[in-house]
Amino acid sequence: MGITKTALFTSEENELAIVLKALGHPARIAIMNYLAKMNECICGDLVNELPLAQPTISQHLKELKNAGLIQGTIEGTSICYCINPDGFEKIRFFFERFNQHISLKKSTCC
Amino acid sequence: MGITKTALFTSEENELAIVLKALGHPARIAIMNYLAKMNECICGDLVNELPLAQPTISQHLKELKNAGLIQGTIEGTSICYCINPDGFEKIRFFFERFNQHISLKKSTCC
DNA sequence: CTAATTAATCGTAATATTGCAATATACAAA
DNA sequence: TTTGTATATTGCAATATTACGATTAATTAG
Repeated sequence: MGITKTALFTSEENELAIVLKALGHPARIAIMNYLAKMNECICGDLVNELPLAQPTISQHLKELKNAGLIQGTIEGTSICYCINPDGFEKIRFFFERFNQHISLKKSTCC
Repeated sequence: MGITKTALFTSEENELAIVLKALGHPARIAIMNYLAKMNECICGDLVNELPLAQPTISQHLKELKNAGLIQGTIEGTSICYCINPDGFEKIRFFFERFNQHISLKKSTCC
C-alpha cells in the first residue's frame, strides 16, 4: 500500500510520528542544525549551504514548518526562518520517558 | 525521484535521520511506547495490541531493530524484544542542542 | 514423526516521498 | 513599468514505504 493507517492510532502517536518523520531526512537534519547554529536564515542561505536545488530545499522547509519545527516570517522579498519550539515540545515527554527507562534499568532485557 | 541523496550529507546527519525516520510512524511509536510500559514483549503481544497484521508488525520491528532502537533475543519459538539504548544515544545530543537553544532565547526570531 | 506455535520472508498492490526543471508569485529597485 | 531577487508551486519520473496474504523456517509438544 504505502498508506499509513493513521485512523488506527491515537492522535498522540500520530502527532509524534509527524514531527519525528519530518526530522527523518538528512537534509532536514542539516537545515535544523544550520538554524541552531545561525539562529535564523533565509532559503537562499540553505541553497548555498546544501547540495540541493532551490525547489527541493523549499519543499523541505515546508515540511519542517508543517510539523511545527520551524517558523517563517516575511521580510521584504525573503522569508526569515527560525526554530519553532512547539515541535520540540511535542517530543520532549516521549524522549524523557525513554531516557528515564534507560537510566533506571541499565541491564538489557531477556 | 524518491531516492534520498545520502552521499551528500555527513554520516552524523544520515545516522540521525535513520533513527528519527524509524520513529516517524505511529505504529512504531506505539511499539516503543508499549515496550517502555511493559519492558519487554514478543511479536504476538503486539499483534494483539495493535490493529495491524502480523507481517506488518514484524516489518516494523525489523526497522526499529535496524535503527538500533530495539533488540531481540531468541527465547524458544518466540523472540523477546526490548529497548536498545544505542538508538537513543544517537539522538540525545541533537535534542539537547535544541532544548538549550530554545531555553536560552525564548524570543522567536525575526 | 506430526501437529501446533511463533515469527520472518516473499511477492505484490497502493500510496508516499524525493528531487528537480520549469514556471509562477511577490516584492523591491531603477 | 521593467528588471532583478527570493521563494513557492506545479508536474513528473524514479524510488521508497506501507500493508497484507501466502509461504517458509524454526522450535516445541504430543
